[in-house]
Amino acid sequence: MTVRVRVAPSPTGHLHVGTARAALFNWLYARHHGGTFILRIDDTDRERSTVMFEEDILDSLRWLGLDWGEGIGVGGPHGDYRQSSRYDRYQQAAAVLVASGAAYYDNRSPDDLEALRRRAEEEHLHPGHYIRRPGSVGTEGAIRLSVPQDQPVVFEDLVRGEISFEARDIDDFVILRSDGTPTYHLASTVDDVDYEITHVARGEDLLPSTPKHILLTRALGASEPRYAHLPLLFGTDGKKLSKRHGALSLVTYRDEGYLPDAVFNYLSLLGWSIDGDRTVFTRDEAIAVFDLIDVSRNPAVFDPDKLAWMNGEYIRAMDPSEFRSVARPYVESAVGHPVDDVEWARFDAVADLVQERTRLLPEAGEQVVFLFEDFEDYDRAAWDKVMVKDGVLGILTTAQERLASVETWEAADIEAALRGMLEEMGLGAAKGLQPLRVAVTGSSVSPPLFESMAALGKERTLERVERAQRELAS
RNA sequence: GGUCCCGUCGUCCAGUGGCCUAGGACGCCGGCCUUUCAAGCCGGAAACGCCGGUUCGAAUCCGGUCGGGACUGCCA
Repeated sequence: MTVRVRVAPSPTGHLHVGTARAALFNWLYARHHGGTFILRIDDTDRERSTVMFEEDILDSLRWLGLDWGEGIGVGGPHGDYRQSSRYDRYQQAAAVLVASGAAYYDNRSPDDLEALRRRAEEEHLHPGHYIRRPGSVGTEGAIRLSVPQDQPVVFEDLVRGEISFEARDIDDFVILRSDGTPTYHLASTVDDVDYEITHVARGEDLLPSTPKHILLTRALGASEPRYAHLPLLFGTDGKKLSKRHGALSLVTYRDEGYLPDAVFNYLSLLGWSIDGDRTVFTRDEAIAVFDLIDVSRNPAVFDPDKLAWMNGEYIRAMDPSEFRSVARPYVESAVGHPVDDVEWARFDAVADLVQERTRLLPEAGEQVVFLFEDFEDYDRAAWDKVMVKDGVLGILTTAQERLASVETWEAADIEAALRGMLEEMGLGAAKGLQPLRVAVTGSSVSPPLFESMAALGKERTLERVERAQRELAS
C-alpha cells in the first residue's frame, strides 16, 4: 500500500506553526515511505477564507521546503483540491447516506436542540446524548449522521495506542447544513476517502472528532485510514500558543531572518527526536528514520530561545559566500539605504567575523552599521564606563599618532601599531583597546577592533578617534 | 458537568524491568580562551507529580490519586 498523507489548512489566516509542524511530520512520513504528500485547501468557510491567505500558506510551505506531489497548484486526479469546488460531491454523498438510512434530515428548532443539551447536562451525560434521530423524519433541514448505538468506536492511534469511545457519547452530528453546505466533518472525510488517504496525522485537538470521522467513513462504504494525533504546541507560559506569544505564523519567521533549514530542524524536534543525543541534523537524516509511531504523546512548549540558537547554528554552518549574499538585504536595511558594490567591500572584510556572531540575520546588519554611517551619539553606558576615566585621552591621542603612521592599512599592521603602543604605555589590551572601540564604533560591543578599523578605512578611523578626543575634552 | 488525552531537569527530547548514583540539547551559573561581544572548550545546579501494588529488582507494568490539556456548534 502506497502511503498517501495530506495537510489541509484553512485559508482563514497565516500558516500557524502548529499546522506547519503537522505538515512537516506528514511530509517526513511521506518521504520516508516513498509516498505522496498532498496539499488540500479546506475553504468551506467562505466567509473567512481569502486567496491572500491561501497564497501565504503555499508560500510558507514552499519556504519551509515542504513540497507536495499532489494537490493545490500542482494538480492531480481530484480537481483543484479546494473543497469549495466540491460542494456537489458532498451533497451527493449526504444524499446517499440519507437514502441508505445512515443519515437523516433534522428539522428540529435550535430551541429544541438546546433543551436536549440542557437535559443531558442536568443528568451529567454527554451533551449530545439526547440529540438522536427524532421520531419522524422529514425531508428538509440539516442532515445528521445516525450514530449506530450497538458498539463502541475503537481505533489504534499511531501515537497514542488504542482509543475507545462509547457510542452513547457520540451525538448525531450535522454533516450537511440546512443551507446545503457541508460541515468540516463531511467535507474532510469525503475527501480523505476520495483521495485514498492512508494516514491522517493531525493535531490532538481533533481526537474527539475522530470517532465521528470513522463512523462517517464506514457509512460511506470505505475503511478508515490510520490516525496519528500529534501533541499540541503551547507557549512558554504553558498556555495554548496564541498571538500573545508573538510569532505564530511562519511568514513572521521568514521575515525576521530565520533560515528555513533551522526552522525545519527545530520544528521537527517538537514531539519527536532523531535519537538520544543529536539535535542538529539534515532533512535527509530525518527522513531516513522518521516514523509517526515514534512521535511523543506529550504537548510541547514552543521555545523561541532554542529556535534562535538553532538558527545561529545554521548561520555559522553556512558557506561564507552564501552568508554574504543572504545578509546583504539585512545590512542595507540596518544602514538605511542600498549599499553599492564599492562600499560593500567594507562588509566583506568583516563578514566572516560577523557570521559567527549572528543568530538572527538582522543582527548581522546591526553589527556593521558603524562601517557605513557615522553614529550620532555614543552608547551612553559604554561612554560612561569606558571613556570617563583617567588616561583615556592620552590613549586616544597616542593611538591617533600611531595609526596615522600605519602605511599599509590592514588588520595585521594596525594590530602591530597598537600593540606597540600598549607595550610602551604599559597597558593591558582590554584596558587600552576599549576606548578605541567606543571611539570607532560608538559602542563597547563590536566585531574585533583591528579588522573593524581595517574595514572602515584609515581616514574614517582617524576622524572618529579625533572626534572622541574632542568630545572628551568638552 | 461529560468524554477523551497527557504527566522524566525551567523548556524540548532519550529512556520501553536490571547498562539509571537517569543521558543529550536550549536556557541558567562558574571557569578557560580572549581586544569587547560572540563562538569554542571545561565544569556546575536542575527532573522520573503523589500513594499503593506486582517483582529479587520499576522512570519503565497495574491500580488509585492529584494536576494539566483538548473537545463538548448547522466553526474548523
